[in-house]
Amino acid sequence: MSKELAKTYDPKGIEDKLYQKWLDKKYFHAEVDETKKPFTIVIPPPNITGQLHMGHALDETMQDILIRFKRMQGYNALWQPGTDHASIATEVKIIEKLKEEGINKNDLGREGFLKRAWEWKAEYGGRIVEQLKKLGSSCDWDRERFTMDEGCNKAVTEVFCKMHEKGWIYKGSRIINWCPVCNTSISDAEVEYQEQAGHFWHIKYPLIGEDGSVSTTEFLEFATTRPETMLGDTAVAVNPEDDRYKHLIGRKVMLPIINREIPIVADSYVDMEFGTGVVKITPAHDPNDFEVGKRHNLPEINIMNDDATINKNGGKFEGLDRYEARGQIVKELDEMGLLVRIEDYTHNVGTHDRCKTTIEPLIKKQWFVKMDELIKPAVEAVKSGEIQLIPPRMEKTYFNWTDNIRDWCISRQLWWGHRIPAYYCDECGEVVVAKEEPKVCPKCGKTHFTQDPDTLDTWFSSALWPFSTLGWPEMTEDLKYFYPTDVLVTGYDIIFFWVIRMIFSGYEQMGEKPFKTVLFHGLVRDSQGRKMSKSLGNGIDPLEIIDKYGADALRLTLITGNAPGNDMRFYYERVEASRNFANKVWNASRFIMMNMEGKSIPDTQPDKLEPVDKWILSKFNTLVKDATDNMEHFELGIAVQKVYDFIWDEFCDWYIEMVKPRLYASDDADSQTAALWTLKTVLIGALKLLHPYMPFITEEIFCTLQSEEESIMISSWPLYKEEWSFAKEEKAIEIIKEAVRGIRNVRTEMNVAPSRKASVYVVSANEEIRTVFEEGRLFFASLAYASDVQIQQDKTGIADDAVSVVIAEATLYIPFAELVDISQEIERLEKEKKRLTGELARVNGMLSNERFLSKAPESKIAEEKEKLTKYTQMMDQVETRLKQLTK
RNA sequence: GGGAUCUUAGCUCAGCUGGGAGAGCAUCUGCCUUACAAGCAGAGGGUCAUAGGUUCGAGCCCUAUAGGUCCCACCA
Repeated sequence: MSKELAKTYDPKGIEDKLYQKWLDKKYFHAEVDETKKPFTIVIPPPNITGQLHMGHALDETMQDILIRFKRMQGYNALWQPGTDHASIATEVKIIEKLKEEGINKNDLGREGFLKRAWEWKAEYGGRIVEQLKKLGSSCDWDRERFTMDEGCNKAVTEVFCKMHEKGWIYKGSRIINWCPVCNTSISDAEVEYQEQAGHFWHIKYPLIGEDGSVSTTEFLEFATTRPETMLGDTAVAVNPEDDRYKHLIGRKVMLPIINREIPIVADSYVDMEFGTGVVKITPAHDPNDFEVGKRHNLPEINIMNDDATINKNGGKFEGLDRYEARGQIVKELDEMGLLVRIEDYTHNVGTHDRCKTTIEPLIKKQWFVKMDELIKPAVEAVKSGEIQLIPPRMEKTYFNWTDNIRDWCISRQLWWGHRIPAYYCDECGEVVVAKEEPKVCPKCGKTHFTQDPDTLDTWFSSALWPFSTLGWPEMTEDLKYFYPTDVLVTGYDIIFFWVIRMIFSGYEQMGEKPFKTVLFHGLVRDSQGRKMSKSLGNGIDPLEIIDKYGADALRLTLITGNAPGNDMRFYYERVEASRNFANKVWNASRFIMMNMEGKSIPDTQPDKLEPVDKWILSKFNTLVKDATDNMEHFELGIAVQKVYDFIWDEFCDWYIEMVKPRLYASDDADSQTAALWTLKTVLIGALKLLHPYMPFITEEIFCTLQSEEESIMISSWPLYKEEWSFAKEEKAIEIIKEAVRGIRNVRTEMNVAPSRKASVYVVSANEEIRTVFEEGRLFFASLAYASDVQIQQDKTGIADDAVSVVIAEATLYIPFAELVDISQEIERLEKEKKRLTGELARVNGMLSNERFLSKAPESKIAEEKEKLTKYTQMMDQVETRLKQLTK
């Protein structure tokens, strides 16, 4: 049965071998099965341009843990995988690559470009998937999807047409965020504000007198951070309540350089407290000014081309870059004596989150999704708890966004993406939104159409991901069975981009939430707490970690000591600790297998279990309950910590040590059988609990222990067993552990090597305890390094449930209590007395509190009463002992 | 400007609905004890940011203050 196993666990080779086995056996595959309950997770689709990074590793690990856990619990677990076309990110990368080849995007033309893009996808789209597999991800790869595959395309078109018909998708001329480098509009969510040092230019425009002449003495002064936009000014605004300017409302100023007369309008948007209380209005280049312009019917003069150079409306500045124009305009104003002063000023500037270019607000015709109605069920769902966010504080972030939501600009001037299904009649310009190109124009009857050149925001398709991957718009069996999905695991950084949009899309298209729970995780940072980034070069490649320490170690590292939604730092030391744990598990298993060699282990529980066997079974039983409970509540870090502690501390450091004498030195066959059965049973149980976290090593050991053909990943999750609850034995073994600790301390005090054998006398007045020690003589001897163990009744007896242990070194026989210096013992007792005094006060306080007595559960009150008696007894003992010693 | 969050051992962090302060790493001591030195047995180390409050009882709840991180908005 057992093979020659290496002394240290080496994951190399093993992981790939096991993953291939799981694939071959189709363990990851899920089919509709009405006899089982479904449990579904859809993967946050990684970008096809992407390389696996720590963020993915954390995200995938959490999902895999949940899926494996539920699969073992008997659910029909589906983890739906796929990748995202990531329109702008991918397009940028392809353009970069083309540039290296000296090719311009426009030279290729749309068709040619898209051909290259699909080639790119074919080349790199699979890379990230292969990397996910390295982690052990148990995705159903047979169902792998892509946001631009046929089904997803259909879903996108369907939604667009449906929502357009409903009036919730519209084309409008509005001010949008324009990226002059990427040459596309972007949504509000893609704008990233960065603090930048800049200037405040104080400028004045001359007033125009009643007679139409330009005043040389009267001016309106204001400040601006963007003087070049003056080319597009169509008004100057003041607050209607502002006494300083009230009388000027309705009059005009002369826009210098351009020499355009523009009105002074009154608008409450102007803050009287700020600056001079005067604002220049450029409706075409500022979102607020745009609103003001609408209210006052001001003309919108666009002064910029798409690449942020000045257009013909800028007169002589035409062709200049926006910043060049700024310099020249300031210079000219200065020469005209209209520049009052320049002030240093730091302000937040909107930049494109991808390329960090400063956004240019422009008026453009774009497609929008109307949000006011759409968002309502999404708000309601989280408010009512229909969808649960973990941690709950994410709700605040969520509502902060939904409360201030604006219409979603969904058109992008890109080629890589879902093309907008809108067609324009070449003849009359009529717009037809349809799933397919119309044959005849409904307005003029002509037959030639041109499709809208724009594509959709990449998040438009991701928003449909939970149902488009299951077959929507067809009402497939998969969809009926697996939807709504159970958990969405993702980083808090895409709550606006993705989570909210999936929620409202789910309600709108499916009439049902897309998932029940959203489990957020944080960012994985470097050891100094910095974000891992390419520019800093501080990224840690998960694949390297896997190569060096194994996927199991990486997974364990990412899960332990981390609470939902919190960022974590990545330390190599922690991976090493995880690797060491894997080794511990490996060696414990090796020990068990070595001892099982050639012995037959019964399948069912032997009749005769020693107290220590019952103790570990009982401990394991509690662990099953606690860990399962934690996992049900998504407290993965806490759950795995408990499993870790159990295996290392209780199972390895205590149970295995306690069991050794029975295996090595006892001739009691029944006892040996019981020990081996317990070792195997608890080991397998613990491996199962550990499997979701460390799938490879647990499988390897499980298969070595059982048979190659079986798999831990489809075995059943351990259940709490009433018959494995042994309160008495638990207590008894705790006493032995206490005694052993005492002996070890004494030896340390005496500076005697623990490996030196000695005689040990256990003295107790308690019959039950003496029995425990008597039965456990062998393992007690082992732990205490005793050559001889004698159990005796205590004649004086300091306590009924206490034990005094007497050990002997060489010829020296010393009673346990007196090994320690008497003054130290007194000090200890006094400390104990103080503690008990406090405890008694606490318990008495509780038991005399009427509110506690009336509100607390019966069990709690009983427990406290029990404590009261116990503490009172202990107090008596301590006082008696103190009296004895101080005599 | 609005909001969230954090401040717990030397470091990094857990601590679930309030009921005797925890882990990993680091440090110190003693052990190559026949599963494991990637190990074993021990030890030291915390006024749980500060100040109040609620409570019989606060790391946990409330208020204020200080410092850090993040998100949203963006007053030209």
